Amino acid sequence: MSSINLKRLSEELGLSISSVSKALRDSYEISAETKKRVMEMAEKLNYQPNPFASSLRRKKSLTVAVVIPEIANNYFALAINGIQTVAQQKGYHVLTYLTHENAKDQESTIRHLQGGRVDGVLISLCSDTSTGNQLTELQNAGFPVVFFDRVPDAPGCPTVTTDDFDGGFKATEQLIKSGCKKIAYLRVSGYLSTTVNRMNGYLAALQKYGIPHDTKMIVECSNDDDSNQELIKKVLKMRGRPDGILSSVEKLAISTYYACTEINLKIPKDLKVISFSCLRTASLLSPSLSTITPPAFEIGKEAASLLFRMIEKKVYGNRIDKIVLNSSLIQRNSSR
Amino acid sequence: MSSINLKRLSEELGLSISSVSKALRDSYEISAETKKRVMEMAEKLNYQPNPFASSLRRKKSLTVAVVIPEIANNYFALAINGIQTVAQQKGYHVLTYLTHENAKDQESTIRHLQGGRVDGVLISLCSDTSTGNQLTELQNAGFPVVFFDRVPDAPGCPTVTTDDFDGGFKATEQLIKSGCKKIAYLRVSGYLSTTVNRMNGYLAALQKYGIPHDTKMIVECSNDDDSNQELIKKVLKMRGRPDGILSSVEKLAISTYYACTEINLKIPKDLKVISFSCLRTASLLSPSLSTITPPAFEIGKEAASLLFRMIEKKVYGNRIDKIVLNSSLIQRNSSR
DNA sequence: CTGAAAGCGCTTACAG
DNA sequence: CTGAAAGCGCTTACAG
Repeated sequence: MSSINLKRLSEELGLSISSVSKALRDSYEISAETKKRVMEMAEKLNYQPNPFASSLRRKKSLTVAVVIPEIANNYFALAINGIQTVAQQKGYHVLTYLTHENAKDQESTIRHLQGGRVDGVLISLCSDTSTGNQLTELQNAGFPVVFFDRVPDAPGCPTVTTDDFDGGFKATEQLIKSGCKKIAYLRVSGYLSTTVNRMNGYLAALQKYGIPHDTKMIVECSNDDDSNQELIKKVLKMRGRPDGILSSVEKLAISTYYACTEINLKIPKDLKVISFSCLRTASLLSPSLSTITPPAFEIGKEAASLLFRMIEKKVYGNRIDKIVLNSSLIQRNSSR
Repeated sequence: MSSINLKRLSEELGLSISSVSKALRDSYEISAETKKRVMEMAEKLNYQPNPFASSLRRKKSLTVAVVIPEIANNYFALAINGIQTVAQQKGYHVLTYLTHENAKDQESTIRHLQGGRVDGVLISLCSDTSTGNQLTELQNAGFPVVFFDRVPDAPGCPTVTTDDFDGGFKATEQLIKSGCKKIAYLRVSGYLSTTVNRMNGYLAALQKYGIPHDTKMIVECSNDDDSNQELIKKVLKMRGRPDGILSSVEKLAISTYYACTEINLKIPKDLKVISFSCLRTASLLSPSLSTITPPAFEIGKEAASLLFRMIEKKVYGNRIDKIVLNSSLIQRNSSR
């Protein structure tokens, strides 16, 4: 790399290393003229400070970590986009880690991050995260952690989420108003508050409209697309099959579409579908897919902004922020 | 974070710092018994080495950078997935930078990376990158850089790409065989070899089938979805409008779908469409979209593997790898 | 097999 | 306003 360091720069300028360092950091201790000379020489030699030396000395890395279950998913891609936008503008670097919905991977990632590589962590938990994980340790040590989307159900955690209960409620209500009597809820495993809230919204809507709760209508899916598709097919073929499906995540809606093609059920005639989803092509699908769409980009931005406030200690005292953004329900043909 | 350092660990063990350090690195100089004691204590105290001290001393960061134009795009999301998979397995960290298709952003990102923050760079260039950019400096300094997907047209660059000429050729041929006489090519700005090769494949197919080349059929698009959609509408409304469209990137195909909806053209009856794309929902669209699909995940994996070979100096001499993977042409209803 | 010492490239309290 | 010196937490050539 550019092997220009402060030593070399100071020799070139006939100044001490300390003066050069201070000049570059625009210290009040240095004269304007010297600063100018130093800046010009640094520019000329294309001086790039060694980030490790600086981080070691100052005990800050100007880096944050983003830990997410997967990336080939429009929600997370958009959220990262929002995070990066804020981070780059703040001069921070972003390390990304994928847990592949695997609690073991998530654990080892978090352990690694304890080494001080980053100044803060943005995390969306994998769905089967057990409560009381080692993140609590981190947080107790005063380390800035912000949860987004998939968050734990604990009062002490700063979170950025959407109105999941509301989304589940309104989506279910929409299906009921379109005539559905038996609505299957496709859920993911685990008990993160996101998962629980969406399902509670669903249950509340059923109750409001006097539809009896049927446990067969709650379908617990896995991480494997193929087996999910088989599972959904099975559900759609059983006696007393659902006439409506609320999918808690995008990929299960896609599996539902494929399942319907295979067993020749027509959406929305035979089955109405609505899904939590950030799919860009929702309105181009056949039929167009009704969605509850979280503002993923904004969630990323909010989460990053909150994290930086915490890192910069602009969040005083024991204040815990719980930011909730609104998602929008967009009715399209799949649920008419 | 965990403020356990070597000093603390060595005090706890009654050993010198150097011995503890060597034990942790499994040095041959240390007895098996001591290693065991050290490991156990490190585990017990949850010792995490300071990555900055280590990187400063060893002059390697165990980190690579991925620089891409955008992330909310299934191709890049899948490629990152492949990169992460290889990197995590190698124990490397991945810094992500988005250039937002902006040459200025790209330039400043690259300059930052010269500070030695990373051991290597994986980059997919923004479309209007001018040739002869400062990456050449980096490479000349022996710094490992691998280009993927959007690569420069220079012999000295290690690249991982797909058979773009072939893809453009076959896609065009497919449209011709489906009866198209006037085929519009939706291109992006700039002259990266990816862009040029795809278009050359298109031109070669026209020539083979004796279709005269019409410059009005080459439509140069921008980065703005809305203005692209307007542009495509205009092209589809002109006298002697195209009866087939080959889109060089996914988002232009989506804009084409929207444009057709607005001006009431039916795909494939009035217009046949085929696109380079990694869209998961291609087969669920209305109509299902014919695609030339690059193996994005594998491209990411290959690119990362190549980079690690270069970092670990397993690529000897002046060897420059140019890896080309095959994309698959999948005909669906939009081009029948 | 173990340890003392130098040094990676910065930053910063302190002296002048 | 400038500079000498200590130190961040590691690693490693060297001595014993």
